[in-house]
Amino acid sequence: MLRGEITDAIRRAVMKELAAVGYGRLSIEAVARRAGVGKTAIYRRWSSKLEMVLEIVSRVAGQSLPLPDTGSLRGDLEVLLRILARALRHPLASQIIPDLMAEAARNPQIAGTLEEALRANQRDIGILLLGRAVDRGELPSGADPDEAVDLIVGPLYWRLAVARTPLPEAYVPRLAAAIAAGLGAIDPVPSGGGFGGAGRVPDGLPPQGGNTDAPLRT
Amino acid sequence: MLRGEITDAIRRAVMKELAAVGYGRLSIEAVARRAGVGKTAIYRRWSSKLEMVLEIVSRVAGQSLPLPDTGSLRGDLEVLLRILARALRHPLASQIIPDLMAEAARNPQIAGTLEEALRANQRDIGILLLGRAVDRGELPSGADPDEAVDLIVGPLYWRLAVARTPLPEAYVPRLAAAIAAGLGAIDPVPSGGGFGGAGRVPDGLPPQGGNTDAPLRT
DNA sequence: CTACGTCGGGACGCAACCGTACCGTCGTCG
DNA sequence: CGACGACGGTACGGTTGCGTCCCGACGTAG
Repeated sequence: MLRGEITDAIRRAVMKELAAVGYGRLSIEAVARRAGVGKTAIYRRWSSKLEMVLEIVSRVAGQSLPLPDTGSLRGDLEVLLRILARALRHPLASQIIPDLMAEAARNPQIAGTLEEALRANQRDIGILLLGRAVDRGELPSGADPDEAVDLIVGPLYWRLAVARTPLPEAYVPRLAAAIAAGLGAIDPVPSGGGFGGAGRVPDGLPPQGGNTDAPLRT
Repeated sequence: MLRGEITDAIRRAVMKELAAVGYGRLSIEAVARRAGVGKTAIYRRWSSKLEMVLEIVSRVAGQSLPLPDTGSLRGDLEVLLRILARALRHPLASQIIPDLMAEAARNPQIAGTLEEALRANQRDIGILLLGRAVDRGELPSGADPDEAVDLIVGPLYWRLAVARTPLPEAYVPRLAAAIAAGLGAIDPVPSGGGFGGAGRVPDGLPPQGGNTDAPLRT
């Protein structure tokens, strides 16, 4: 007989607190304070910070979204990118997502939840999008959906969630065009065709600079 | 007359601790413990956790790297992507970089340092790479280097630092090919030419699902 | 060889949280 | 309308980290 309004208040407080200080510094006391709630009310609902965050995040992130068929790969991409851009520009999401992604690198439970709630979804979308394009004859079949998702999601995620650079007006259409072209150029996954163009690079990796324990370059 | 060996031990400990618990949870005591050092030795060198991390990280991440001219855009991209992939697969870097990127969203000082140490560098590389390609006649001039960097760095960063999916053998060459194609398809930045292809999408954004405060989708 | 400064270690008071327990209050179900 | 249960609040002992200070040991520069 827990009161739902209070559960909701706690959930909202967790999201705000996550955005403000990140998962690592999130404290139950701060959540209770922000929600105007006793710690008791929180412990009555979840047994730990991890469980609480997992439940709340997966509930928020867990629905699938319909992707309309615009009739062209480029149009589909543009729609998808706009949805992504909208989500990644939301002030809460743009703080919480990168934070949890980083935390997932050290916490298997978080990694699993995000994998389930976000990336599985993306993968489905990627497959759907590729399938349509193949049906239309816009792409050859056989491309790896994972690689496609990297190509689609990566640039926008980098721009908005990592570099945090503002988006110019025509950015999304241009990016959609570039991605569409890129998708068309991925060799089919069986790695059959050579890639021996003029600039084939010898595998002796270029010098890193001489320091061995300083790989912090992006 | 601070002993350099000890400074180095502290630096290494900070990196390991950063990777293990993240910036948010990083504590001076833990660093001292891990380095086998008194807290005194740390406070003698830096006045705060933030200052310490900034100094150490920017020193590690701050050098520029030479990018050999392979003779083709695709070859240059492949070299660059290999360097990136190597860096992002380093166990310390792959934990620390996303963590600091997320932290940068809340801490302007960290954001500034990363901007300076990493992204400025990337931007230069992007400009160099684009410039060469334009000189070779592989690309039209006028592309926005920021967008190019997004396209180059985004997918690999997403793959390695966010999704954390292993890299298949031929991934890098395929990605290089896709990016090269994508770069060729970006409309020049003055937004002159129309992008009115078949699938132009109307700007009424597609339905998000009906919930207003749940933007946690990626 | 002496003297100075850094070393690791330990102790300090203070603050924040942890997770639990116990209040008296209030709303709601039966 | 009575009883049950969730509520906010407070307090608890315990843990962790802060930033500072002092110690005796060591090593290096002069």
